[in-house]
Amino acid sequence: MKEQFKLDNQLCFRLYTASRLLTQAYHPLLSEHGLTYPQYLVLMVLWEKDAQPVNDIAKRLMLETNTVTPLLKRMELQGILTRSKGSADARQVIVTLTEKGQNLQNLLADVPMKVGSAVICKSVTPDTVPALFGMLDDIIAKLDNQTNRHEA
Amino acid sequence: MKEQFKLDNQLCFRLYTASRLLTQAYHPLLSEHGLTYPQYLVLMVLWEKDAQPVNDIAKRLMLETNTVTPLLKRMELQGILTRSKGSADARQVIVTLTEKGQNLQNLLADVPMKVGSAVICKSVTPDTVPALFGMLDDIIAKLDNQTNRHEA
DNA sequence: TACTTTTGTATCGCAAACGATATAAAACAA
DNA sequence: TTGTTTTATATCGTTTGCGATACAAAAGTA
Repeated sequence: MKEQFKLDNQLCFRLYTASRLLTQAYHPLLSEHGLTYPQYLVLMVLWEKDAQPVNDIAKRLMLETNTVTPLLKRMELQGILTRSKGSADARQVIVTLTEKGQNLQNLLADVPMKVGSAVICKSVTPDTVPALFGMLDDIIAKLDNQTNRHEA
Repeated sequence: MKEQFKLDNQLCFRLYTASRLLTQAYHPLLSEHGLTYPQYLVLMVLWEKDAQPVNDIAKRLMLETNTVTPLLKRMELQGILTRSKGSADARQVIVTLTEKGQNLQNLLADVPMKVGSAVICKSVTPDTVPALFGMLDDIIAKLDNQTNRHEA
């Protein structure tokens, strides 16, 4: 067996697993409100800045529009947001939170702390998180530059 | 906007994005051989130890069997592995690599290095990788213990 | 032995992801 | 203005990922 194929030497497998397990930790907290984790991400984007075109949301999340479009449609069906043709550019679809979408910010207020406390462990503490964030951000930036799909 | 909802403060979003982008980096190298990234993970598990029951593969990858079963079926259709009833325990399905599955290890020999070099960046170097691995492993262990689905 | 519980896999349904492609509107060029 | 290219979004098909559930074989129990 070649050393480089050992699962324990794989960064990608670790990221993949950590991402899945952490997303699963959100599940009970979000499904209570009929939400999935990617939908929660969309909410965070719109809470930061409401009334954005589909493309801006996709770029912020580094996703393709063909992933985001159906996701937004499902959220529209749930009455969380509205999708309306842009007035300046008729190609754009502007996504705007409804009252319900705004209110979810209050209903979900304790989610970040609950999940956060579930991740604190020996090597991951308020002290070391900045270093971890830095490494992940560097990896993301490096990989994103190589494909260049999410430039401003 | 509540500070804890800012996308830039989210660990999960970083893991999710880094995982997706790194997996995308594998894509051209794997699709050349008709493989996906999760299928590549299964191969690494079987290269380490051939002829394993479905459950052991799933546990090693920290996935559920309902994810792994269809994945294995697709790989069987491609002639990469075989699925056969266990002799000791008739409930088990033993997964074994074919000649083709074995040979893929040689055909994919340069994949880890190619992807590895795509990730090296300022804060992620051979020096800092162990620290990163340690943090991710701790997170994974912490989250896994809380749900306890992948115990030996 | 007969009954119950546990275990190993699988089926079903739904929500992502994403490559490939389509379509209409806008921008640009001739 | 007419024709071409680019841009914003959407549709389609395939593979994951997972909750809920089903089912048969094995293990445990009375």
